[in-house]
Amino acid sequence: MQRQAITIRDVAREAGVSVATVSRALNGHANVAEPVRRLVHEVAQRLRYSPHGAARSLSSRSTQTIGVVLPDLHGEFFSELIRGIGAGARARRRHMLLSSYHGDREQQAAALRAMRGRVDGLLVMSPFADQPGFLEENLPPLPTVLVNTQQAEVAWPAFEIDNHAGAVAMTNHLLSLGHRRIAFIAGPAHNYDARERLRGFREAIAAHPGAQGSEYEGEFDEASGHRAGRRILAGDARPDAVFAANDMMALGCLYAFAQAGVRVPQDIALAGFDDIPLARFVHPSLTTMRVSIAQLGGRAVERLLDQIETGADANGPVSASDADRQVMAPELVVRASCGGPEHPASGTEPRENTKA
Amino acid sequence: MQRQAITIRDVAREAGVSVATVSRALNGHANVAEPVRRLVHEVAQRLRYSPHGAARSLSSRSTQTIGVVLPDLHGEFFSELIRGIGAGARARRRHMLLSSYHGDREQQAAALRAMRGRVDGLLVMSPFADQPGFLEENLPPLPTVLVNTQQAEVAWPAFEIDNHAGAVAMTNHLLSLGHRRIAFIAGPAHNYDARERLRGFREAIAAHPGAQGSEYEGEFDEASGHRAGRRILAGDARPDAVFAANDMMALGCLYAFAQAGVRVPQDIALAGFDDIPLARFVHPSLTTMRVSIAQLGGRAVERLLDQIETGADANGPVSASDADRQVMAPELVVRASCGGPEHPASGTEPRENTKA
DNA sequence: CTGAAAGCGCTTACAG
DNA sequence: CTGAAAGCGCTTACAG
Repeated sequence: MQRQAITIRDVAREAGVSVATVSRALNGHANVAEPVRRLVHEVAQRLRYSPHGAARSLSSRSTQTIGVVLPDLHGEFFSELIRGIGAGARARRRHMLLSSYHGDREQQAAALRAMRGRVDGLLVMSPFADQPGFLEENLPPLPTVLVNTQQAEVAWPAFEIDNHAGAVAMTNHLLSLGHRRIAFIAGPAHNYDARERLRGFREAIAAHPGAQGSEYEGEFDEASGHRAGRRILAGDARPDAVFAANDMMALGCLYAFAQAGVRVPQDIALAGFDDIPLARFVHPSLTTMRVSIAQLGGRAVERLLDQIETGADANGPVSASDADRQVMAPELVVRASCGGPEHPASGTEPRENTKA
Repeated sequence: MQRQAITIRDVAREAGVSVATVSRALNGHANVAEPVRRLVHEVAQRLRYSPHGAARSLSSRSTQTIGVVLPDLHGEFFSELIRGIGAGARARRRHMLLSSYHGDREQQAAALRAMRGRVDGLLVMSPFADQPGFLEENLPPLPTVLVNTQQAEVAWPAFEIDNHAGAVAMTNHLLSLGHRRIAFIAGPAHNYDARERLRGFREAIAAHPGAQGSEYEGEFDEASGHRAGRRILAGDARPDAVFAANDMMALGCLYAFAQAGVRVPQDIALAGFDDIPLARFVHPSLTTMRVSIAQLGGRAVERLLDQIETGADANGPVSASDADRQVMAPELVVRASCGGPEHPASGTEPRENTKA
C-alpha cells in the first residue's frame, strides 16, 4: 500500500483557495483572513498534509537544520557532544543532520561538501583543520562554528575545552599536595586535546622550581594506561604522583598498581582527566578534571544559530577574531586517589534517569 | 565575505555544455562522452561546485538520508543506538537526520511529520506506538522500521532487545545457583523494556516449583536501586539473590548492601541487566545480561535501507507480519556478584580508543 | 486579503 | 551522446 503523498495543491483544491494562500495560512503569515486561515488549517489537518521539506528548503532558501560533522561517534565524548547539540537545536526548533566519517581526510572533505543545500549552518570537529586550506576548500558557503578543533589560523569561531589550563590546574594541585616527582601519561600525539594537556603539564612543571616531570606514552585507552603504569613501577625512581592525560588511562594505570600491590594514594597519588562516569566508582575513586562536553556542544550551537539568525552569516575565514575562540575551563574534582574523600555520596546522589 | 554559491549553471557555462550534461557527467551516467565527462569534472572541481541537496532531493525524489526519531538522547542506550545506526548509514552512504524530542506525544507527532521530504525512510523509537492510530496518523508515507517499540498491533517491521528472554535467562541462572528466594527490582511501569523484564522474571519464577519471588519498585536509576536495596534488607525474610531490572539500580543496591555491611555474593547474590561499562569495574563486578544496542541499531538500519532500495517501500501498516518482528537475545555475563570471576582481565583487555 | 506567475537548483524523460 | 524543456513542491515578490 503506497499512500499517495499529499501536496499543497491538494489542500488548495480541497479548500477552494490558491496554493499561495495555503502557504501563507500554514506559515502563519498575517495577511490571511481569519476564516480562510481556519479553513485551510482544518483541511490540511483532515488531509494529514505536511509540507515537503526539500521543496520548502529550496524555495525558502532555509532548511531549519544544522549540520554536524564529527570524526567519530564512538565513546562518551561524542555522545555527550551530540546530546548537548541536540538539546540546543531542539530548543531553537532546528533539525540536526549528523554526519560522521572515518578518520580519512577525503572522507571528511566529502562529508563537508555534501552539506550544501541540506543545512543552514555547520558545527564541525575536524582533525584536519590545522592543514592550511582544508576548511577553506571544503566548507560550503555557510556559517560555521568549530568545536574542539585546532585551526591553521583563527578564522572561524571556535569553542573548545581548555585542556591546557586544565592540565596546569591538575599539575599545580598535585604540586600543592607536596608531590614533586610527577609522571605524566600522555595521549596520542596526533590528538589535539592530548597535545594541549601535555603542554599544560610541561608548563606547570617548568614553572615550579624543584618539580620533576617524567613522561610516558599512551593511547587514551585503558590498555595503554596499564602498560604505562607497569613501566612507571619498573623505573628506578618511582614518582610521587601520576597524572594521566585521560581517565581511561588512569584506570588502566590504577589496575597495574593494584596488581603490583602498590597502594593509591598512600604509595603513589593518581589523577586523570575527563571525569567519566566510572571515575567516581572505582576504588579509590579518581581525582580528575571535569569537562562539560554537553555544555560545549550547547554553547557552540547557540553561537551558530545566533549567527544564522542575524543573517550576518559571514561564512568565509575573514570574520573571526581571537575573541571568537571561546575556551571552557574544566573543573578540578578531588577524590580519594589523591587523598580526597572516597566515593562521595554514591548510591544516594540521584543520577539521571537512564533508559533501560 | 559572502561567497556566492556555485550552481550547476555556472559549471555548465564554464564547461560550454548544457546543465543536463553536467548533471549526467557528475552523476556518473554512462551516456556522456569521455572527454566531456573529464572536462565537466575538471571544471566542477575548479569551481568547487557541490550540488544543492534540497534541489537534488526535490527533483530526484530521493534524499539519501534516513530519519531517526528517538524519545531522548540521554544515556548510554541512545548513544550506542545512534552509533550503530550511524555506522550502518555511513556504510551505505546515507546521511542521518536526528530528531529527538521530549516525552510529549504531540512533540513526537510533529517530529515524525516534519520528516516528510527530508528523508527516504524512518527509524523510530516511540513510547506512543502502543496507542492505536498514533503511527498511522503521524508517520509520513515512507518506509519505516521500529526500534525497541511496542506497537498496538504488529504493523511495521520492528527490531528489539528480547528483554523477556533475557530476564528469564537471568532468573534461571540464579535458580541454577541454588537461590530460591529472589527479589526483583523493577523498572518504571511505563517503560516497555521494564515491563518485559518483569514479565520474564515472573514467568521464570512461576515455572520453577519452590522458587519464591518478591518485587520492589524502581526507576532505572541508581537512587531508586539504593532505596530498594535498603527495603530489601529491612524486610524480615532476606532473599538469597537480588535481580535488578537494570545495572544502574543494581549498583545503587550494591552500595546499600555495602553500607549495611552485607557482603555480595557471600551474603546475597546480585545481578543486573544491560552490561553498562561500569558493571565490570565495580566491586564485586556485576553479573548481568549484555545487550548489544549498537548492533540493534545497525540491523534496523540495514533492514530499512533494504526496504528503501528494493523500492518495495510499502509504508502502510499492512505489510508487516510477525516474521518482521526481530528480537535480539541478550547474553548472560557471569561475574563476581554471583560468584563468578572478579574483574576479568580489566586493565589488560584492550578497550576501544576513546576520544580524550 | 488573494491569486497568477516566477523561481529555487536540480534530474529526467523526450527528441534528435 | 547531447540539449531544450518540463517538473519536483514549495515560497514570495508583484499586482490588484
